[in-house]
Amino acid sequence: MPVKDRKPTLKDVARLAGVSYQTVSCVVNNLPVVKEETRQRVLTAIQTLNYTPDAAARSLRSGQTRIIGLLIPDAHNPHFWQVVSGAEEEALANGYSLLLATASLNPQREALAFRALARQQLDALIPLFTYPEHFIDDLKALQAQRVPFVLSGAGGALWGLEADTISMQYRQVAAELMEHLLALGHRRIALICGVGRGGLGRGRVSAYQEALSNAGLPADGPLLVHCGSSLEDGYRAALHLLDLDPPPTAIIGINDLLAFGALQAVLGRGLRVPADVSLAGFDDLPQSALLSPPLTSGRVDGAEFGRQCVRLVLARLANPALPPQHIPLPAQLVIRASTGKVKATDES
Amino acid sequence: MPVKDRKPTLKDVARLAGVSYQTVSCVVNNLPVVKEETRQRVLTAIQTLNYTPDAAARSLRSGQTRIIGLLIPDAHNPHFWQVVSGAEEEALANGYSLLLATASLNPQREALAFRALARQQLDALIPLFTYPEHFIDDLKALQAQRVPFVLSGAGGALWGLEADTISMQYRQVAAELMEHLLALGHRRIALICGVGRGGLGRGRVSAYQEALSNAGLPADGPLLVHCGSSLEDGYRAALHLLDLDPPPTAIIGINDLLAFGALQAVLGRGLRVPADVSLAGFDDLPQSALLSPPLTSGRVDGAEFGRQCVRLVLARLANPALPPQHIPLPAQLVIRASTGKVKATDES
DNA sequence: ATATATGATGTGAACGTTCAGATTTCCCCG
DNA sequence: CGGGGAAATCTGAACGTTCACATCATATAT
Repeated sequence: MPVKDRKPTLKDVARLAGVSYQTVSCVVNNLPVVKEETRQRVLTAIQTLNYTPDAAARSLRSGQTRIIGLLIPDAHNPHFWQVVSGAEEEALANGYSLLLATASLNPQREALAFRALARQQLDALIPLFTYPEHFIDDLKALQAQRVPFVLSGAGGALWGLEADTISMQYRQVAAELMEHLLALGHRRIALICGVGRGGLGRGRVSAYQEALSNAGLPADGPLLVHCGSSLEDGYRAALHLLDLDPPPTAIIGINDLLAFGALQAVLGRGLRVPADVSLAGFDDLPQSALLSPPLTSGRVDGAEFGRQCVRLVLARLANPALPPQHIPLPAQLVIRASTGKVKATDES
Repeated sequence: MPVKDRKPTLKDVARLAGVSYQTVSCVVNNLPVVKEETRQRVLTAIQTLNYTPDAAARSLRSGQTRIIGLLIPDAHNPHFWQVVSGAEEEALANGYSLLLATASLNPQREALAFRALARQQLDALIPLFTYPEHFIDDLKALQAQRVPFVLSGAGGALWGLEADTISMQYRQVAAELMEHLLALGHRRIALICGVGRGGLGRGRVSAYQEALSNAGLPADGPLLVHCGSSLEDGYRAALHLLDLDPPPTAIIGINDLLAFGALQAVLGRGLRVPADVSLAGFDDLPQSALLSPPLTSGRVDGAEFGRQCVRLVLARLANPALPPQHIPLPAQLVIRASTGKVKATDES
């Protein structure tokens, strides 16, 4: 088998098939203008030369790359991998590929990763920002270049960007969770917040604080702790909380990963869940249902989120004149055994 | 701020700066031939027009895209996300981006995802195949087109492909793990294998079977179960194993995710770990150390694996004449509390 | 038999960039 | 004051495709 030295081009195929190279182009893009007989001839020529279209030339000419950029905030959190996974699935199904970047919840890194994406030729961009406010100018530049993008969270319109948006209803489900915990008699409810101080977890945090205020409880005490985004961070944050005097009777992780770390910390201290401490999270990761005890969580379907993001940009690609869309992705409180009545000694 | 209708090009910048567009090109690629004064003039012109080079045109001309393709076998397993994460980090640090595809352990899907990657213009490709033998022709085609790729596992040379390879030393650590379990008195050791029947987990499986044979134990009994790749699959497989008569005294998950599912199953049955059943996995995910009990695991650093893959292709990109490299990535048995002596009633 | 429509293929230019080489500009020195 | 040489800039062509359009053959109708 002779190893070609250079990548074969349309012209090589054309020469072999005895047609002009534009005819080959028609065959490749199967426009129905080519006679069946020549089509076959071209096709076999393509086979024997092992021809593949040059994507760079193609996208230079057509302006399309069939690549969608996706920026995720945090590589530690399985939730975002679900998002990626769903997005990738939907993209692949439509003949697109995903260019991935991760921001690690760090503003500098986020900027770096975003620009790495933006400098590629992308058909669309899905930037799941932690700090969207840093990127308004970049987004305007994208808009000027007619690159569709989806913003998550309510954002978008706020900054004068007419953009498609998608949001997970975390705020509502956070309110429900607080209601649930308050109804169980909890008064010292901690929140472990490990998603940076940007827009990412803001809905959940403010729902938490509002619920406390409405119940006449302090909303800015030591029970709201900030930490990193990994499991270990959640673990350490929970240990810290348990050392408080008095310790919280319920601990919420701002996502299941942190709640999971907190669970290990609580169990590691020899405390029982939920008898001594109630525990809850958000995202409802697959493993959350299988923990002992199974974790109460505010579920949002990450994969569905990813799929919807891709659908949104594909729809806009198909019809740029569409009015800005907003997709609210439902969240749902899944109550499991990790939350229970507050201990008798703690009541009233 | 006037919104330009078309993306500005080199020529637009040149016109504004009063130079030829090739001079602008020199400035953009900062070749040191341009006089400082004109350089500044061009630079401000770039700023005011908000010029960004067209990546497609660039790569058509230069043959480079600064994109590396990465195919991972399974989106369910956090281990591979660590790989992605490490690869992305290393790529970003070198000015490259990652094009991601996931195969879901399914041969058809793997082929689909691979071809989606391969049809893009990539500087290099890192296909973590489950079924490498299906892709020999594709890889040869890549090789003919001078696209570097890394194969994982010993493979490569076997199929006449002179390629860089990288392997995780799972086989050795699996042997160590078996030795450990046998030394603890276990004789009915189960393996939950949920990574397809391709090359992926082969080293671990055969180490398992060899160790059993060498110990005079049956290697092909009902204790080797195949299942899907998710946590739930591991959970169900473990339940099935516990229903056997007699049940195994030790259960190995071929990765920590499955072992984790198995742990939930064992605990859910009211059994104690390791008093009733010992449990172990591979990969040593971050959470494995925090489980109760902490999980014995054959550690391989996924992020490091990803980084090394990228380094390998970048090295080849820099010097295509390099002889084929092989990187063996060390694995290490981390013994934790989930494995212990077999129950007295089960001994001898 | 000639005009007219239709189907099939060929022509030329353009997309935005880079690269090799030609040309201009400028400065210094004989 | 003019020639030499380096530094700076420009010229032209190419990369592999697609698009709008021109051309050519074939078949149908008059």
